[in-house]
Amino acid sequence: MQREMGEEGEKLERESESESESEACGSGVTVMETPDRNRITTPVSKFEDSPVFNYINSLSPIKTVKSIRISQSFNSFSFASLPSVFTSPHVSSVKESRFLKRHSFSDPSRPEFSSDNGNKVGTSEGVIDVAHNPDEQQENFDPGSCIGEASVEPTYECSKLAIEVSQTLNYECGSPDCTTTACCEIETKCVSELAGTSKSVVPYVHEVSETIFVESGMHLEGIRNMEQNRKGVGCDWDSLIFDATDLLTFESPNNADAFKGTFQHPGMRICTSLASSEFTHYEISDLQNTLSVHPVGAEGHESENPPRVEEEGHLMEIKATRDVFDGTSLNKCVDGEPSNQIDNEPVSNLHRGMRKRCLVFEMAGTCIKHLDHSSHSGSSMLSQSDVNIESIDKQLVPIKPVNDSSRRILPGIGLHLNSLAKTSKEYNVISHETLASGSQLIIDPGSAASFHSLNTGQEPLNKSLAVTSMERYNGPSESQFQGTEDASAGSGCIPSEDISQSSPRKKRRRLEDAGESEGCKRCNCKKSKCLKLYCECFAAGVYCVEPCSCQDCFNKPIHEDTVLATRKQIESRNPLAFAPKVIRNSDSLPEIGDESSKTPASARHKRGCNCKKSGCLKKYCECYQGGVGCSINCRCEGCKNAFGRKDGSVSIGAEAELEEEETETHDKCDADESLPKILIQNSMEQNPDSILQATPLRGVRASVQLPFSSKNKLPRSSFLSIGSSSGFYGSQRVGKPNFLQPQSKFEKLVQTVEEEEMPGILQQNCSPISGIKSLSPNSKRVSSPHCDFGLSPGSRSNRKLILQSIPSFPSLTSKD
DNA sequence: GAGTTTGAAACT
DNA sequence: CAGTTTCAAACTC
Repeated sequence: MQREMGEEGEKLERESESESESEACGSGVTVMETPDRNRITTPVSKFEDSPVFNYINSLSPIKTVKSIRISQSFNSFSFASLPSVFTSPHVSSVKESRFLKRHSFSDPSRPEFSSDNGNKVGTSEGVIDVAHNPDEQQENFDPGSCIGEASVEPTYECSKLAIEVSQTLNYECGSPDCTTTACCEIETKCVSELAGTSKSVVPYVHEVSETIFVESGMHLEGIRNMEQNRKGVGCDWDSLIFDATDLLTFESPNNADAFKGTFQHPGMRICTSLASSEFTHYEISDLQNTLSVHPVGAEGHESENPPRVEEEGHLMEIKATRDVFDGTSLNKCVDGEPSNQIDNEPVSNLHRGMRKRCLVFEMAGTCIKHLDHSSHSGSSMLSQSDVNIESIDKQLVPIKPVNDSSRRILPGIGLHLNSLAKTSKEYNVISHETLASGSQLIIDPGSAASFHSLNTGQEPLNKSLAVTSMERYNGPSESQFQGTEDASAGSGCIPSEDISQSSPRKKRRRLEDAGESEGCKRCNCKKSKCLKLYCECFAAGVYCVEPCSCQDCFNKPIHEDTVLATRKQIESRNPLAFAPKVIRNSDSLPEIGDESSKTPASARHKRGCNCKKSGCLKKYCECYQGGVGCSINCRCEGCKNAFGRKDGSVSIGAEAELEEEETETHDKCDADESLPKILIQNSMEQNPDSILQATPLRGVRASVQLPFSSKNKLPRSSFLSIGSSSGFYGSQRVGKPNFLQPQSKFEKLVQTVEEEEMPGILQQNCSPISGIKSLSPNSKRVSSPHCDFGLSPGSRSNRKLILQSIPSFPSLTSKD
């Protein structure tokens, strides 16, 4: 299946390329008529039954081909098996390349539109090339400039995505209406806000924000344009849509869930998950397309050109859609708020939309903060909150611009990761809000991952980091999720540097968080200088941060070289030293099917524990701490691990008991956060070479509510399936051992053990490749992180928090 | 917050 | 590889 997906992806890529080329040569409308496009559309029928599809249909009286297309694209990627992307480097790479290609093609098309809207286009271009061609920005009206700044500034690594966004913006700007001052202002404002948000957030978030922005901008524009001029957009909306599609492409299948939820609520289209946002983006784009896109000549003369005959269908669609817009339906859809509020407040809407997006991304970290502010404030407060956010963001903005991409990563990443590591408290707040709003906290790892996949190089790392932050999201309050130490470790805490810069308010907050939240990993090393695995921060691949109480700490960006060298040394001694300790294989992706899907999901400590006195019932036990059961690899004595005993006795008879025990434990833990967390470290350690190198931020832990607890219950673990993210250090993993081999070796064994322990349901849901452990109990066990591939992707069903694969686990040696 | 326990990491 | 030491987190009071 994966292979199929990969092929499909390639195929689509090719198609998109052709389309892009077509677009470049002619009007966007023309493109739609290309056979390729039709081809793409065809598969949609399969998904007509999907909630999304239905919802889309309900939005517009007319079932448009486009909507179908949307469904198609969404379904094809989301439902099908995005996970494959994560599991398979190949796929990801393909997608990535595709994404890039898309851009490359898209860009050329712009000039067409620029003819009349030179400035606008230039603006867009400026956005894209801001760094490179300042000239391009020229007199571009503010919006463009702002956009450019917003996009570019934070983007050390998301340039591509930024480009994408820029393109989208470009399209917006391309519309005559955009020229309107009001529109520009609004956009600018929006951009600024987003920019601020982006800054504070990891690239990943940034990306999201941008997407949102685009979306919002489109939305806004659409609304305004509706009244002012229906005709007018000379942009290649088709292209835009495609871009959106691309974004969707990267989304994980998990998104499907999010979407379902989202779309099932008429008012909440945009709000929910990241994935949703993207989807929304697409959808909106589509709507826009329907609304305002008129066939335009290649020259890009837009407004006055009457629709072509063949475009009648479109025109009709536009009308219908327009009604929707007029009725504020769109707004409703976007904001999920009553129309009355929205109607007269495009800006507010925009903000709201963004706000919700933030909510969606709350996990992403910084956004949460923003949400924090904005959420409370409500629409009326938006402006204020915006200001706050902006300022905050700026303060948080860590990163120092770096020339050398590889180089900058380290510090930058560290900072990001750290900053991401918001305290669980904040997350909680946000989460509640989000939940309240009706959206589910569905972190789609896939989305994240998908996003990440788009980027190359360091970006993955950042993404992973972002994911981590998201993971952190799990606050104690969230029964479902629990922050994991590892996660926190992985993400690290807000760097002191950042803190120092932040406003008093922020600082205060952070300090509080630091003290209270488990989210941030804080070490207390006194002698190790935080350069040994004793140090949790170091072990997690993150820099120590202010909250740490370490002494003589060398695990800081300023000692990057030392850190890297040390890490390298340690790795030379034990290549898996920084690999996730717990390998979780969770969700299976039936469709994706690899053999792995056959095996039950499970997680195990890669080396096993060696407990003598704790009975594996305390956090001294790494297995217990990681929320996983002991396994054959463990040399523990008197194992009583609630998550699974060494002898596997947990399976049946003990199961009930265990369940009970676990329940208590969990409850307790939930309450006091003491509960062990599952380290979901995934896959990251895959092939170093693979683009998607997994980075195991070992820190990702899921709540302990393990699958074992109940057969009938949806395994919580599924929620937890969080792809591990990589550590801060090093974006790329080089020279990582190949875990695959070990995996195959032990796979059966592991399966057996896990199966015994896992309830049937879990087994089904879990991904096969379970943590693989070395056979010899005595020897150091090395599990193949690789196994985690199957990890979250599948998380379809009720999984709430799913972090997907994040590029490989951080290796300090990456530079090498 | 200090002291103890514990087991991983590091060392021999 | 086994034994010992070092270390810092987890735990207890």
